[in-house]
Amino acid sequence: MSKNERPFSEDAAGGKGRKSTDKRERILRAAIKVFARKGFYDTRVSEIAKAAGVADGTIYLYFENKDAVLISIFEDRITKLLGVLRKEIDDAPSFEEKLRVVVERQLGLLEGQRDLAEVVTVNLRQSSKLLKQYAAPLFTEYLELIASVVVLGQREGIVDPELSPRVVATALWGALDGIALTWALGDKASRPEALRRAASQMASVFLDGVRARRA
Amino acid sequence: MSKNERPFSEDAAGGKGRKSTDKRERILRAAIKVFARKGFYDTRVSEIAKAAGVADGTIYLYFENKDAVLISIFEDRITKLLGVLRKEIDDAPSFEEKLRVVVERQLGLLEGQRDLAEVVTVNLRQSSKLLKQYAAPLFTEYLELIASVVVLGQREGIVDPELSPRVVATALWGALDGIALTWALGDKASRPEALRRAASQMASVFLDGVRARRA
Amino acid sequence: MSKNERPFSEDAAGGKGRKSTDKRERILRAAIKVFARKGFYDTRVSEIAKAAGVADGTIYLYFENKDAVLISIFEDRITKLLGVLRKEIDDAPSFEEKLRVVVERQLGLLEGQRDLAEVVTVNLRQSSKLLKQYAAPLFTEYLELIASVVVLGQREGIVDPELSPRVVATALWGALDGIALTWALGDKASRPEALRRAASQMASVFLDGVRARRA
Amino acid sequence: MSKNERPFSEDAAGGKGRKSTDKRERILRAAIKVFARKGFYDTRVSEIAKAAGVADGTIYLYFENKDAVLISIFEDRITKLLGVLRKEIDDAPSFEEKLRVVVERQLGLLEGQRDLAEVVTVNLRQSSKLLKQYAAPLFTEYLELIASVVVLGQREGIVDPELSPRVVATALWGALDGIALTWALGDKASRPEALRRAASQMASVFLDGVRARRA
DNA sequence: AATGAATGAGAATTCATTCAT
DNA sequence: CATGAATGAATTCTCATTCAT
Repeated sequence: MSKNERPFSEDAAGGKGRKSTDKRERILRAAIKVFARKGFYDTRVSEIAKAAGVADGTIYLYFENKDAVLISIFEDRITKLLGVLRKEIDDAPSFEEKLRVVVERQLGLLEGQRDLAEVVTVNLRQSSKLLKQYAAPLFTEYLELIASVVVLGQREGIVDPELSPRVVATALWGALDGIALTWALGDKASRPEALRRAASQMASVFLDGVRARRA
Repeated sequence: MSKNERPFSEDAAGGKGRKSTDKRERILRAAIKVFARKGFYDTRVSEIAKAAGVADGTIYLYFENKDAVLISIFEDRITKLLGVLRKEIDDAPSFEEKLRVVVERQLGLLEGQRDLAEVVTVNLRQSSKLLKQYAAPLFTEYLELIASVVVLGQREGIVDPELSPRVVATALWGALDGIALTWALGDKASRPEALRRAASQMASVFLDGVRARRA
Repeated sequence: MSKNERPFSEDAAGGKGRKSTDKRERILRAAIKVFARKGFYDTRVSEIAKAAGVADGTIYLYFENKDAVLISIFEDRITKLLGVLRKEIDDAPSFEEKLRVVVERQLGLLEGQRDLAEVVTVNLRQSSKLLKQYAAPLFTEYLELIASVVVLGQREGIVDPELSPRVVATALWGALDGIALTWALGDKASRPEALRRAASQMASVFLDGVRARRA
Repeated sequence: MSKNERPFSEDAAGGKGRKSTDKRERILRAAIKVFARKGFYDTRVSEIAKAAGVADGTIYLYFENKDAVLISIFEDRITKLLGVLRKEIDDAPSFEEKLRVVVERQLGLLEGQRDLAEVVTVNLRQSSKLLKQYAAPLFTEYLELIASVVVLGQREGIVDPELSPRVVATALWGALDGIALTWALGDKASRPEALRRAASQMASVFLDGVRARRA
């Protein structure tokens, strides 16, 4: 049924996208969708398989086990996200711009890939084991990226040098994650504009909040 | 709430009809401890029972099922927390003070009851079902409490009237939750002072960040 | 609640009916009622206790275990029933009369004590173990009583001497039990007259059926 | 009965899509054996599995739950029995012959498949729920088949028109079931001839018993 | 004697994972 | 490579029974 729906290449891009990569991708995509809807623990491997249009056993040709599927989502997606973010931050001309990139990217993620967002905000915390062992390093990397922006702001004299960049980064991430969570849990009908507005307000609050105390 | 209903001795007076309350408490306390260490899904009912020093079946005399144990932790503890918070916010003389109460209380919770904190920050999100059905209302109540503080700040002309109190509340909660999470997941050896410092910085950042734009 | 509802003597009759006997009786009566409604295996000991207005543990003061309650119902009630039947058969003047006594008594049992009837027809067969170990002897006794009536009929030259009294007895019991079963399972609204008519027809069929072949 | 339904090779032809049917059959056969020996409630699903030579979980690939196994035995076997019976009754030339077919078939069932007989006579009544919900319709169908034979006898003027066909059918079934029960419970060593003799006597008793009263 | 809270052995069922085809 | 039937370990929950009060 959903077997032959993409008769041609996945996205042509790359060129290393062989059949097998296709299937791996398909499984990941299906998993994101199902995890988002039902949560990691309430999702059956067979459900992922069905959603991906493959047999149960096929999952195990691409992933060691169910845990590995969730882990791979993080590793794949978040790594990709980090790359994009890193580049955009680099390209942004000023501290203010860089911070806005962070805010808008993290929240913007939602609009395009709501399922992934839910997986990241909710499922991320489902298994302490997974969280601590696998997600933590990537999470740390993400925080450090934001922290580096803060450090930059401090070097430019914009950000209060007394503030711990790591604390600020964590707080910013947490604030955005919180907004994402309430949005994801809340009325799904609420327009995306709400998110945009929230993003903008967040950026302002943090920009003003971290500003070097003049006095 | 149910904390001070027995203002006197724990198990002295009466000795009848009390035991059951004790046991329920014991089970909840044990559950918090085990959930914190292993996560909700990796915790066996028998482990809670053993930690509580009761038989497996006894759990079911006090809770309908394993889910209900987690739910009860939220209902009991968070309700209690809300009560305390509400009172302290009331007592705080100014907007600044009220905001600091929120920050310090939410983070202060950690120092005393790290396990509960981990359950709240991590386990809270373990089951979409639980999260959406049971935790959401209490969570909303919590957010609204913070939002009411923001509204107050706006009335006093301290907080930028353009900001959405709900967004600010969510962001503040998220920021604090994020800090708590990294602390809970991070090196457990890190001194509590780190938390206090983070709390203080957060309060400043938000206080400055939400301040009415003078222009 | 249902504790003190019978402040005086049970039925005064007997005189050996001490308190303890009262309670045993009450439990048996309750058990018959509940077994009839839900079946032996779907009945909880606590349900019997509640129906009897006693505590769960009290059941065990009068019966060794749940099985013993069911067994006791048979031993008590069926023994009593056998006694009555034996006497009435004795009193009946002719073979025909005796046979009618059997038919009417076995079916008549239903009208007065439908619950007991359901326990006997349905629950009797619920546990192979019980059935084989405990009910079988009484059942055999019952069959032998009927068989003795058949033997009498044969001695009087009314019943075909070729027929096995045991087979006839078994068949008669089975026929009546079958009628009882369909009645018990069928529309409960069906008037008791239906049973009476069936009883009468059965008596005729068997009386004619077993008659000595004249030829 | 279900023995020779695949007149050719057991597992040769095809080799595909068969296995599952085989396994279902195997489980049912095993269940009949175990239920007969220990009763429905005293049988563990794992015992059925072991007897069938499959894993516990495999049972659940073919049946929704333990109840469904018992239900399926009835539905499968009794449906098959009804088919055979219907045909043979049709083929029998006279009322007398038809009645003998009923008697011999119902009892004959025993000789070949004693276990099935015990399941039908004893286990049939184990769960009121099962009995009332699932077995009742098939049972009713069975009774109606017999009743139709009686009606035929009445049309031919052989059977007393005063008799209720349904009552007669129920009685006949009950009588046969009773004989089967005592045989199944009784000394297993008793030769099958005993059953044949009983069958023959039953047929005579009923044939004479229901005969139109001449006079 | 009576109670009913507590017990814990036991059972049905699920579902991640395997492996013969 | 892919399949999906089969596996069986693992887990929640039930409920007959006990025993301190």
